[in-house]
Parts: sequence; structure tokens; C-alpha cells
Amino acid sequence: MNTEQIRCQSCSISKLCLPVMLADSEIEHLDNIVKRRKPYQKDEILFRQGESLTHIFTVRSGCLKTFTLDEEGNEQITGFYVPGEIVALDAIGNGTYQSYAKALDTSLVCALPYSKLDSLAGQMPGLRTQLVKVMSNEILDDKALFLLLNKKTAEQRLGAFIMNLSRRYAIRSLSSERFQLPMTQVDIANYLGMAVETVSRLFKKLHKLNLLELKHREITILNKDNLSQFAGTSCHHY
Amino acid sequence: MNTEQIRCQSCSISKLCLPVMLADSEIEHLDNIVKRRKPYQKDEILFRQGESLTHIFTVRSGCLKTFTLDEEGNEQITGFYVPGEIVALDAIGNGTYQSYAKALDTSLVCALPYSKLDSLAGQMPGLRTQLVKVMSNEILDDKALFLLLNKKTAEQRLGAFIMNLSRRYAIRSLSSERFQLPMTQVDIANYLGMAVETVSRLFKKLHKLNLLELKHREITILNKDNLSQFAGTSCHHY
DNA sequence: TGGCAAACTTGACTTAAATCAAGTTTGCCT
DNA sequence: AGGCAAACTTGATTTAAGTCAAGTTTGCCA
Repeated sequence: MNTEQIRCQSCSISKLCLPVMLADSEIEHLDNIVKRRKPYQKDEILFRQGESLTHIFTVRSGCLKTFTLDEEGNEQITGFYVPGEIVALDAIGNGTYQSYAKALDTSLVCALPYSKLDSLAGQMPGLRTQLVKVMSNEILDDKALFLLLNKKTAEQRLGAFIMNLSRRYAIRSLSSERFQLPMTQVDIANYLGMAVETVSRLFKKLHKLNLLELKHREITILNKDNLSQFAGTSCHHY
Repeated sequence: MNTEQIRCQSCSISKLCLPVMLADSEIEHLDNIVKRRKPYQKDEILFRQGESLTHIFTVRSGCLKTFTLDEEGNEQITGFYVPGEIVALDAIGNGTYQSYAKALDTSLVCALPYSKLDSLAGQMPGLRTQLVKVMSNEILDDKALFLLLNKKTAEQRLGAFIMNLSRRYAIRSLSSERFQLPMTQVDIANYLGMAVETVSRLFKKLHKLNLLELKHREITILNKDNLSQFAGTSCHHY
């Protein structure tokens, strides 16, 4: 079976995506508007900042990043997206993509024509509710990220970033103790607002503390509890 | 006329709020579910983190802040809300308020019972669209804030914060060159992730550069263009 | 399969902003 | 009106993390 042909009805991540709580007949309507595209290759661009919004995207496999460009043309990464996550929700407000989106890996993606999704949401209360919930959760996640960046040290930020990725994989029934980092350390540093050198040194430190192992791009979390604690409350000031 | 009795139909900020693009008959339906409460007094709490979501709030006058508490019980401010802005959108996802909300000033507020708002959104496409747009815009604003905190120096953050407030007042036809800061410098420092001392010193610096004047709580922006530029691109590295 | 750029590492040095300490000013409450 | 806590200011010192410099390693592709 061609993976491009998987339908919402049988998609393994449908419970994280828009079909949550829809009746079978409703899922079918949703499925009918979904376009499943050829896999995007690493570094392929899905959309560009300023283009007018045509589709909302959901990740089925692989990983995407979104970013803007600053005055000097440097990437400013604004998010990473793993399977089940929805990309471009910030474009709805004024109908224009507000960032670039690029595949970090070969990635399968579902494209939902926004106008069709919107009118379906008008007919299906469950879909409307789910869309609003997904957006509400994104606002919540953004506020959590805000607190992380604003109040925590570099080592807490990196620890929390790894734990956050791990949790997102766990919810998706992917391995949460050992996984491949889909992004480079340069990307992590950019996203977390720190220097690459700092990221490298902190990974070394986390390893020395026996919290995790990093080999090439493969992360193994050795002590989930301690890593969590380290990320949250290693800031003792007595 | 009692200000508590103003209706959506005649509310001066309705064009920034949920009624945008609704037909008159539709606005009436919306107006019917809105509760206008007695003004909240300074420091009065609207809701607490963990309470289950009953109402979404919109600010009519005054100013609110939202915050969470960290392990040690310290406030972590997550947002300030001025007239026309909607509070508690991050609570919809799991039906629980995700922060505390407190009045910074005597504030008039409209309370919208969420279940009623939700079912109205099911009947009125314009309301559904507007709700989704408002949420999308909040996601966008959060991402802009993220970039600000992540990539900019303390002085750019403070400059951008002031310009952001000024712009929000301007949209609401309030004075954008001269206004009363509704929050203390302690609150600003908390929100922007810096020390109060730094905020105080930077206000002094902005004054010395003839960009603004601050007297008690009254801000006068002396050179909007330069302040904007200062906030955005004062980071020369040759 | 070898060359090269991107990714990552390590060490020395610098710096922006935090912390600490000790004020002064403001405005609320009795 | 006067007292007191919160808000704000100013200066001296410290520190976390950035920058700079110079590597080594990895993996792509011609």
C-alpha cells in the first residue's frame, strides 16, 4: 500500500489531529478534502512568508521547521513540527503565511485547503470545536515556551527542549527514550536563542551528569526524571 | 448612561472585538449572552489557574495582566491586556484556566459564557470566523514576542515593548504618543525577563537619547520613528 | 573515493545584564 | 498629616553565556 494513500480513517495519528471526536461519516467528509502530497524532500520548502494562505498542513511523518528572516537575511526559527502537528495556524488571521516552512527530513504531509476546511467547520460542530482546541493549545504551548525562554538558564532551556521533544514523540507512540534529533545543533541554538557553542557544551554537560547520551544525531535519555527536574528546577539559590 | 450597560452595538471597540463583520441581527445575539460586570478594582482577581473555564473575557477599559506562579510562588507574568483584547483563549483546549488574571487598574470587562459563545459560533459563521482569526492573531503575536525575547537585547526588548503598547493604544484610538503605563516597572521587568534595575536604567537611557520621557507613570514618546528603529535594529556589529 | 562544506567541539576572552547593596521617592492607609 | 511599604534609582561587583579562533568530524556528491 502506498503511504501517500493512507486515509484519515486509518491514519495512526488521527487521534492527535483534526478528526478527534468526529463521527465516522464526518471523518469521511474531512478525508475528502485532504490532499496527500508526494513526500517533501529534506530542505524542500512548503510555503514562504508573504504568500497567501491556501492550505493548512499537518505532518504525517518526518519533521518540519518554520522560520522568518531578519533584516540581514538570517533564519529565525519559530517552530519545529512532528507528526500530528498542524502548521500555519498563524496565517489564518490575515490570510498570509507568516513564516517559511521547510522539511528537515523526507516528510509526508497532508494539505488541507483552508477555505474548504473552514466551510466544513461550519457544518461539523466537532470539527469546529477541535480546530479551536488545537489553536487554544498552540497558544498555551507558546506561553509555556515564552516562560521557558524568559525565566530559565541555557541549561534548563536545552533540557526542557529535549524533554518536550521526547514527550511529543511519546504521545505519538514513537520511542521517547531514544530518538533521532531531526534538527542540527545550529537549529536548536537558533530556536532556543543561544550560541551553537553553548549547545554543544551543554550536551556534553548533560552527558557527564548521566542524563542523556548523544551520538551523531541519536539521543538516548538515560534518566527521564532527573532530566525533567534539571530542566525545571535546577536553579537553587541559597 | 451607566457604562456597565453599554451594548456591543454601541461599544466603541466592537470593531476590534468579536462583533467584527457580524450583521446587526447577529450582533444582537452576541450581545444577549454578554455579561457586563461591575468594574473590577485594582488587584481584583478575575479567575485563577486551575479553575474550570466558565467565561472568556474581553477588556472594555482599564488593563489586566495574566500570570502563573512558579515553584517558589513568584508571579510569572504572561500577558497584559488592554481594551478590545480577549483573555483566556488558552483555557479552551482543556477547559481550565491556565493562569491567573488580575486587574491592574479599575477595569470594565465583558464576560462571555464560553458554552454559549461556542454554540453561537456554531450558528453564526461570521462569529466562528472571527473567533478563529482572533486566535490565529494571538498565535502570531506570541511568535513575534518569542522572537523578541529570544533574539534581542534588553534595550531592544524594552523599546519594542513600549512601541507595542503604543501601537495597541493607537488602534483603539487612544493616545499613542502619551499614555499612562498601566503596569509597574517591576511588572515590565518580570514580563520581559529582566531585572528591575535594568528596566530603570534603560528608561533613563531612552530618555537620554531623547526617545521618550517617563514621569511617574506617564510615558511620552518623543521620537516614534527612532524608537522603533532602536527597538528593531540598534544592534550594529561591524 | 576523495574533496569539501557543514556540523560539531574546545579553549580563551569579553560582555551584557544579573545580583547585591543602599539609597530616594511615591502614594496609600489609618 | 504622618508613617510605611512598595516603587524606583544608582553604583559596584559578579557571572552566565556570547564571541572569537582554531581546531576535528561527518557526510554528501562529483
